Amino acid sequence: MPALYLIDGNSYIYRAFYAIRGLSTSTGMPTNAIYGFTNMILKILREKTPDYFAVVFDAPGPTKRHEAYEQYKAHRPGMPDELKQQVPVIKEIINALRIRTIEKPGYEADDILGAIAKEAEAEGLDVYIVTGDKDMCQVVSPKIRLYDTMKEKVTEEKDVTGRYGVRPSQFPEIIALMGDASDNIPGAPGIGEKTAVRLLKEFGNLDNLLENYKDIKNARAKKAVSENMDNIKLSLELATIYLDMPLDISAKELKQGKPDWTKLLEYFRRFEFSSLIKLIPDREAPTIEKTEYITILDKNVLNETLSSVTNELTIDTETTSASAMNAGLVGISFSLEPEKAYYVPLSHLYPGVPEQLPKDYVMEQMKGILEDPGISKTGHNIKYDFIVLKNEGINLDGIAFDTMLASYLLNPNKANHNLTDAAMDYLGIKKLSFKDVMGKGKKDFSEVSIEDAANYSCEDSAATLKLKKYLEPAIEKENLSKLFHEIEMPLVEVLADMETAGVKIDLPLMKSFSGQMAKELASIEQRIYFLAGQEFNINSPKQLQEILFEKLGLKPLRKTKTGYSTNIDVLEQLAREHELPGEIMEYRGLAKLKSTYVDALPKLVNPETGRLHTSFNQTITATGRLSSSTPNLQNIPVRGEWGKRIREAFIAENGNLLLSSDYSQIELRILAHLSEDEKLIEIFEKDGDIHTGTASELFGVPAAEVTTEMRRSAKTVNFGVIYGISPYGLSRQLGISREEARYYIETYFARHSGVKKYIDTLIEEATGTGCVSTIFERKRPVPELKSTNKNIRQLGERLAINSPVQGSAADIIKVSMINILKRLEKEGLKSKMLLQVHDELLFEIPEREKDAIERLVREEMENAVQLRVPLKADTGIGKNWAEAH
DNA sequence: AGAATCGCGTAC
DNA sequence: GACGTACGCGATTCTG
Repeated sequence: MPALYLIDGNSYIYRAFYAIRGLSTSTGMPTNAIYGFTNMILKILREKTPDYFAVVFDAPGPTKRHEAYEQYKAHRPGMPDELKQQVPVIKEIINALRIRTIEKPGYEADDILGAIAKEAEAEGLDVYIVTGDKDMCQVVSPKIRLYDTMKEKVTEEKDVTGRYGVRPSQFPEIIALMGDASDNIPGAPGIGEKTAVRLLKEFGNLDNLLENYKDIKNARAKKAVSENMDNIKLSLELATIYLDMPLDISAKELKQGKPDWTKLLEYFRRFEFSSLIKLIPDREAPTIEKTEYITILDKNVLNETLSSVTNELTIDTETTSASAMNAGLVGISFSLEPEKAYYVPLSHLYPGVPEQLPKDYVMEQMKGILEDPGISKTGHNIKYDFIVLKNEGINLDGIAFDTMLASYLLNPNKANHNLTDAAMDYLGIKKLSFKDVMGKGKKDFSEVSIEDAANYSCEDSAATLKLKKYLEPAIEKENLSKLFHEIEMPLVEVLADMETAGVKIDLPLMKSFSGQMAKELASIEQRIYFLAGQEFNINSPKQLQEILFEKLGLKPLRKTKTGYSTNIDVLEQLAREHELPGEIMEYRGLAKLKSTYVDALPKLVNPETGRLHTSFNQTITATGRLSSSTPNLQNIPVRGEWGKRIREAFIAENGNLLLSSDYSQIELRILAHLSEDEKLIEIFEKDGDIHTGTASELFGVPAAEVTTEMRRSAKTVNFGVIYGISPYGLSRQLGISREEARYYIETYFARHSGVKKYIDTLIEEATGTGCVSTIFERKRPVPELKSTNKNIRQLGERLAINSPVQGSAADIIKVSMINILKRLEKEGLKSKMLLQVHDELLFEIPEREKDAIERLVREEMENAVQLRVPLKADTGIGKNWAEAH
């Protein structure tokens, strides 16, 4: 039997609005109701495939009920502005879904729903009224049901009788007696649902009850009915749904059409509903025209194509590994105009006929173009292609546009900037997936057929070119050009050079560490088993919990999602009660360093170069920092005995030294710059000790009398300020009471009114714009600020404080990296930049360049940008990283 | 069996 | 849940 789905539009708009909080686009337009509503409709379309479909809205203006009763729904607050602006969009989307919307002046949605439902029933349709409003119970019949999408619940006739004990049509009579606070329907005060139902059962129906009210046994109920006759009659009128309204539409006209997916895609992109974009049927999403993918297997075709290159090309390499330094080149694709791309297979294992051109020949032919700085190159994550080509003896030049970086600058909060997601999010293009192309059982890309590879690679190049055409104006429009062209793009080559250089590791030393650590661990392990009275897996927090809190009966101090916490803070407390926690801490510390560094790093040494090559990720962090992975060389231990030893294993090549240079207090200097706080500026201008200065203020003693302990607390406060301090966080960090922490914070802000004022203004502005930015105009949207959840909003405030500071520091060190590399090249120096650790740069330098480099690096770091306070860099030199740092 | 998640801990 | 940004280990739980 064909089914009609009728949506109670208003009811669902409100439900979506209140059920989903804090959803908005990166520019701050609220989209929660749009998202929730659209999602609900899509769900019905997907799961129920209705034959007939309509969404019904209340028309603006008064209705008969308002005429009958002035107070009707009078207490309801107007629609919130944030919701109001979403309503027209919702209607547009319904329209694009090819679903009819119905509203009729003078009638409420309920009346229209009821009337259409009855009409459809008469035509033999199964009707589902999609609503969360119980008032609609009264129209339920064998063919008419209610459906609540959020609770996945269908209400049939027997459910109504079961729940209320009366026929659906009598439902308004219950309301007439008990009233309805949500609609401001009065009823008879003192009569609730229980009494109403009992009375109706006793008297059969409301008319009979009102006529014979004198027979009501319960005195209280009798009084309530007799005194509220008029109210009850009025309430019945208000609660009854009028089924007899004139309909100028028949149910059969509500046939569900074929949704306009192209239009919906536009909406979903505009409102950043990436999860909904994925729901658009495959065939419906526009794909790239494949006919113009050309596989080059012929010298003449290659040369003709290359000679048609003018001043621009988009490039993509296919290789055997996701890690650039381990990747062998399998093929190259490039695109010169949209909808057209070329693939040159080079090292496919199963070449077929005709054979692929010899790699050496192709590289020789392409070298001139690839190394021509006058020909602009675009790529998606072009650092990768740069490194791969460099390892093939080609120095890619003219790198002009990286679409991955552009996507990142436009919204650094985005989870993923890979080509597949970017093509979908910005262009609505569904790309072939790498997984499908690779298929099962293939060792690497070289085993993919040339035909599949060509399709895949050409699609990548073509998509990248299209992305560039979309993203380039967007970067311009968002005022990100300078940051993009003068910092992020030039940084690509700097990072590529650092990754290719790699860092040398003392493998025998690491090996000996591993042995020593194993011995120490074994001995601690035995002590632990003895103290615990049994053997168990110390690395398992779960088993450890059982030992500590059940077997030994120690007091659990903190919970995690799944049980009791055994982290270091807890263990430190427990160590006062028992010997075991202290041993656990020792074991954990050692085991962590062994597994994460001492054992893991040697495995990642590149067999070709004998060095460790990290990947610097330029599009990961929300603030603009770099991140480092496989291995992460930005979290190599530095504290403690073993931390120091591990850094001793990072060494320089024979005849070379390591030079480390780090910014002194760069984030606090940036805070001084941004806030123009007089006291902070003064300290930095005099090159004073900032933590001692703060300690002197907080504890009210002269700087000379500040103790180590005072300075330590002051340091925590200083960092706390940058992180968006709270009494709770500070109290935990310092192990003091919240009152004490509050006092520190208040004192700090009293002495640093500039900082206080800066933070207040910043949060006010950020709440307005939904966005914060760095000194180089790097933006970070902070949608958390608009949340109605206080915790999330406070998180937003901390993000708003921290991001400009952390992000500006990232900008500054990026600038200095670019300038340093420029000078190294210009001055013909052999020294190499190896690592960046947020405020530190590590170089490997020939001994004789020692003094020149030390001066050069400090100069460039300190003069990367002019702030209101001086920047300071400290350098150190040694045979290993521990000595240099 | 492999993927995803959790708890924890390293860096700045 | 409660000061910011990351990455990655081992154990456990989920999923197909």
